[in-house]
Amino acid sequence: MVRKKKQVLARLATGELELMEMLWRDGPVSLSKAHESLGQPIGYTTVQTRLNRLVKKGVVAKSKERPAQYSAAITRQQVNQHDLELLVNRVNDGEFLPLVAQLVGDRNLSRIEIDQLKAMIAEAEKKPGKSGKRSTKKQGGRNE
Amino acid sequence: MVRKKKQVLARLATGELELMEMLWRDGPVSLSKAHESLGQPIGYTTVQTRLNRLVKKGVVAKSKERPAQYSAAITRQQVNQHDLELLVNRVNDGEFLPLVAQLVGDRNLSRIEIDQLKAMIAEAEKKPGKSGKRSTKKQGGRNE
DNA sequence: GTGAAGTTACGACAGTTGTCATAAAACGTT
DNA sequence: AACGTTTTATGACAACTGTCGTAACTTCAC
Repeated sequence: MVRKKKQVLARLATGELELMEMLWRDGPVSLSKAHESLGQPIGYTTVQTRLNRLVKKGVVAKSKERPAQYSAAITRQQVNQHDLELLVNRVNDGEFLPLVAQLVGDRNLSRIEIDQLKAMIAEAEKKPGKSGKRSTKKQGGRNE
Repeated sequence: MVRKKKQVLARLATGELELMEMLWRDGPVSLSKAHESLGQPIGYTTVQTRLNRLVKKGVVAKSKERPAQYSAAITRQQVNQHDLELLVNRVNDGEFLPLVAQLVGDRNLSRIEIDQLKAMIAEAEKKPGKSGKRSTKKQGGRNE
């Protein structure tokens, strides 16, 4: 077989996330713009190299125009979902409640947040729901 | 001062997590045990090198006994919390509700899970609660 | 058309992580 | 003590990521 080239993403490194963050925040930007936005004491060509590598990875898009515009090719949501799935699957054996517990338990929620949480659950309650059985975890199925 | 050596952890790589997972699962193990447990077609000394690097990082402990026993020096919870915080802070500007929404929205919950979620919230409701609001993050008012 | 300024392409080097091969040590068994 | 097995210690090499320096290419204002 031809060995797929790592599918989509394989968990971006912290530094790469840093760039994605910048792109999500400041929309399409030229290299110089990106350099500024990052603010940090980092070399101009360093940003260039890093962005280009992300382009090669397919997570950042680079326009053809002259001062090329770089923009995120994946959304925050996708990254969240991906990372979260990884966390749930690798470190929690498919169980996600521990993660929610961690999130909820580690901070003092405001009335508003609690209400939103409740709303979320109420919403989930409406859905079909997988009655008793298990299988939330790894059900053979490879991809997704 | 002597510059702390990277504080504690800086987000373990996927492959490193793989080893931690094994240690959490199969308790303290000797190198050969570890090699077996991983099962994967991976060299013996590869496991050795990787484990030793984790020891140097301080996330794995190595006993003095003869067939040295390796064991996790940090808990699943710590890793979860750490990764989750990073996710919440870097990619979500401090907001954690989106993550919960993602988790809850992406799967069909069972009656039991929903009840546990409710219990969690009820529990959170009892806590002091930061009545007012703010301070959960830096609401500098980014977009999104 | 020229030259300065802005943009882009490359190549390099270092640190980290995955993967091993070798070799030295320590052990267990005759 | 000598040999085979198990455990350890090292050293290497490659891919990936962070960081740049140079050089070539474009664009713009004379």
